[in-house]
Amino acid sequence: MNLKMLAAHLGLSQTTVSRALNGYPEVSEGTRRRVIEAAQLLNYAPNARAKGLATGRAMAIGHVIPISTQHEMMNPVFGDFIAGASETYLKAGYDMTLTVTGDEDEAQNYRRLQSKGNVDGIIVHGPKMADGRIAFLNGLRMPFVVHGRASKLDAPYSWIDMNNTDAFRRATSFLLDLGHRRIALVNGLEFMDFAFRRRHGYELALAERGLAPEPELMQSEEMTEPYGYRAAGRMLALAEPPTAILCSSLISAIGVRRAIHEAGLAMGRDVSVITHDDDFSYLSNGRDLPIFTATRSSVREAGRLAAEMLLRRIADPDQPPESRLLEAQLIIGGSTGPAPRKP
Amino acid sequence: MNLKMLAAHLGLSQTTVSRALNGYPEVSEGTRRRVIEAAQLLNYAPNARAKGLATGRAMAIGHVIPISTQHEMMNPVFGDFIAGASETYLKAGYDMTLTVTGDEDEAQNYRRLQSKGNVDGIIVHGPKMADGRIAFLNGLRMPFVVHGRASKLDAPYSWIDMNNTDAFRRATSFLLDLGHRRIALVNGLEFMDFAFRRRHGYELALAERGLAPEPELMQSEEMTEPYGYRAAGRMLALAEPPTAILCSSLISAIGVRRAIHEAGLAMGRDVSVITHDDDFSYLSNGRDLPIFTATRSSVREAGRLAAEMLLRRIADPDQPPESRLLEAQLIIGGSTGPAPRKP
DNA sequence: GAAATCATCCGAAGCGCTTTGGGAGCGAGA
DNA sequence: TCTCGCTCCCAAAGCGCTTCGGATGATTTC
Repeated sequence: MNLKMLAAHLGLSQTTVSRALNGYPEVSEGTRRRVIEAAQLLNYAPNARAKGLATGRAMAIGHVIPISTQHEMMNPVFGDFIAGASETYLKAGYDMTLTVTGDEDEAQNYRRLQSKGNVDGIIVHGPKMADGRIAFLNGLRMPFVVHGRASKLDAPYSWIDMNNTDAFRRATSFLLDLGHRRIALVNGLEFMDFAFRRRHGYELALAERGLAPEPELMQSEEMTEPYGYRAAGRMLALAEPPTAILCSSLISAIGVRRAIHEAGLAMGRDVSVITHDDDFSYLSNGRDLPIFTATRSSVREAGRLAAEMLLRRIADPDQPPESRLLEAQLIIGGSTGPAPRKP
Repeated sequence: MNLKMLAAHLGLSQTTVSRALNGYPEVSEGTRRRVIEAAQLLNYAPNARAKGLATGRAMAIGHVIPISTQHEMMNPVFGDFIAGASETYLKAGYDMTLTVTGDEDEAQNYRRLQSKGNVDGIIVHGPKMADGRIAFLNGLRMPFVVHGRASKLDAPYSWIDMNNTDAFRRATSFLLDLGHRRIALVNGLEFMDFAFRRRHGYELALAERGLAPEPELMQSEEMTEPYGYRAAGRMLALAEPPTAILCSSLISAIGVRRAIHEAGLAMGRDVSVITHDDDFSYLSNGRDLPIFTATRSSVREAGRLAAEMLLRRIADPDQPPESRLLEAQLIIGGSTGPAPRKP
């Protein structure tokens, strides 16, 4: 069923039918009703490709997800972020296309994405500190929004980010206030911008109290459960083990907890733990009584907001770049307590 | 940069350029090389919409992800499944479009997806026991593959599934062999087909030993960590608590472990736990020494295979439906042991 | 009562590509 | 010399839609 057939069926021209369906004024109300009814009855929906060709708009957003060979894993963040974004797209009538790329010839990939012409805008995931994609996309004539930032870049661009630095600064300060002095950091990969900023916040807070960061208390890896377990295990076996651990993801925090238990210690008494919590739907940290003390910020919400921002940019591409910094909540759970006295 | 411009630039007709780029034989090797070089130099990539319009093929696959209002969560399975599928798409040059839908007017949604014409095939996620979508899609002229099955349907269709029944039957038998008699089931939502089958496998194994399932030992909910915690906590508080727990997901198993610890018991000694393990990249159950005894089957691999199957169906739509049943491995970890003697 | 206005509708071009149906040019066989 | 068969290329139609530029009556306006 296409426009031509529908028009023939109604004894009208394609022009009129098209206009009736798209709400143009130069068609009588009676005709419009008749057309809309027939379209519904015959289950007509315009061919998106043809429509795109004719209008120049694809009504679709591209999400480019880098899966590098170095860390070949599907970041669980994407799932919730995309769920949030798609809420926005659904309302606005946009589709979403996912491109999973290796990180070879990224430039090529994006250029291709543009000239293929099946997206109107792009959301960039997982920016590195010096992310080449951003400068490159700025060159292209394609609206985009970055989820996160690239610290080493000056060029303006649109982004939405959580205040990683401040979240981890506050969390560290909180532990310091509780008397902890040996505070470990179980971080994500630090060429990723968010992880770099978290480390920065952690070091800021230490510096504010005149403490220097100790290399043996800082780890940086892909944030899996086994990583949290190994990292915590290793640190707890040190001559001077940490009394508190700051963790970059709920998933590795679960590993940390496992290591603490296995060492015969109690979390929240012998060792305090604060984790960042992306508020995943399936891995809730507990609503009313959180298991972990955590810096919480909903990535789903970020997805929603990023999508909205991108749609605004598409509607009006000449506006100056927009940005939005979300603050994390510091939520007190059962995993923190005062530093244990020296034996 | 489009075909016309490229052709003009080369002093050739659009026809010849198009043929050169698409590998048709009726163009000399010299010309072909010249065309390809120019295309690369000028960064030409054919407009996907126009190409789609002309060929009738969209070179894209649609994944429809139901987010119902009842259980509004992004199943973590999707992430890894999609990562697997996109490996296949990448090789074959296909794009992937994601549609997140509520579960109202699904029929409408699929019909729309078809007539919009921007996908060549569909992967159906999360089938329910009596899933209306399948019968409906069979009516449409659109190839599709289901990840999972719909037990209550007779109509033939293509699917790929893990052998849920047998995995849980074997896991239960294994626990019975260890002497456990009170075995609990912490299952997913049982209107979902996979959960229904798992329960069935569990009951089969019990029946083989002449045991009847006990309602107080069976729970069914969305598989979150807090759910596992609550369910296990409740059961361990029973007058006759279970000595073993069978769990439908690694994430809720983590909650189960938390409840066990909190009850002052040791997992693997006081209470045995077996979980299903989808082999997520970020939540590994441990490669060499698994934490949990588990029935393992990689959902990423399932994604890869599902995509391959769908591409085959698209290439040759008149083949009879294809199906593939993956067996889970039963992997022995540290969470199981012989049933404790009655005190 | 003629001209101007308005409300509705239509024809046809064009979006960027593929593909059908030829058409030169050229060496080879009769 | 003529025809046949190749090789290499081209013009133009068509995919399904939007949209520009009219066309046709009916209705006002002066």
